[in-house]
Amino acid sequence: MPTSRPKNKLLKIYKVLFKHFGPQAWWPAETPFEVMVGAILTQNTNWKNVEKAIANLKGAGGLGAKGLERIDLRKLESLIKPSGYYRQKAKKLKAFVRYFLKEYGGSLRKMREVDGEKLRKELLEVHGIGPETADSILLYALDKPTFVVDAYTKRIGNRVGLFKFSDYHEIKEFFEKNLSKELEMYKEYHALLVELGKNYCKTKPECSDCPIRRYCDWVRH
DNA sequence: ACCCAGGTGGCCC
DNA sequence: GGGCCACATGGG
Repeated sequence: MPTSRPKNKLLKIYKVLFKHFGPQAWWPAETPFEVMVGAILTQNTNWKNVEKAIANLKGAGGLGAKGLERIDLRKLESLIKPSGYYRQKAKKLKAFVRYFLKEYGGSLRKMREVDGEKLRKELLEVHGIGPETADSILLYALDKPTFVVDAYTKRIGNRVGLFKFSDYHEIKEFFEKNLSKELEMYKEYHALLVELGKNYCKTKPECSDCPIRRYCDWVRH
């Protein structure tokens, strides 16, 4: 049965990565709200830069829904400058906070009560929230089991030979169809793929010591 | 002096 | 519906 192969391979790769890198305990943040803010700030941006922006926000006492709603746009821009695209992202943060306060009164608990599919549609309506940011928020801030796809996931999946497509939802469905729907495993898997991408499966790959070398079609040509 | 990083929205055809 | 492009800082 060729259809059972991806399942075994996906689970095997997960186990090998987990053994190699250990538990990742993602998302690095103090609160779920901070996760949501970080998810917007990290769009196409190095996490180190995001940490600086978040530190600035905390220093200004601006890392709360009410605080971000009130803060002057220009002031917000200057605080998040290190994270890049700072004018765009300031607008996006404002749009998200407006939604969060309007729909849920800034209550994470209320938001968590809502069905994941409904939330996903809502989030995608918010300016600046695309599929990856929506899924990151759902998975890491709201504990909704949805698989997060990012640039690393695409690159690794294609290189390893798991799939040939590059469409976000196709890849997302590939993982969800071939894995059991377990919240903690989804969190770890995405984090582990990022770790693999950062350390081995980069744009300039370093395959010689890659932990999943034996499962990679690409490295074997 | 390049290239890259935990994407998204707006155009154009 | 797919293919470009702007968006921007900081580190290698």
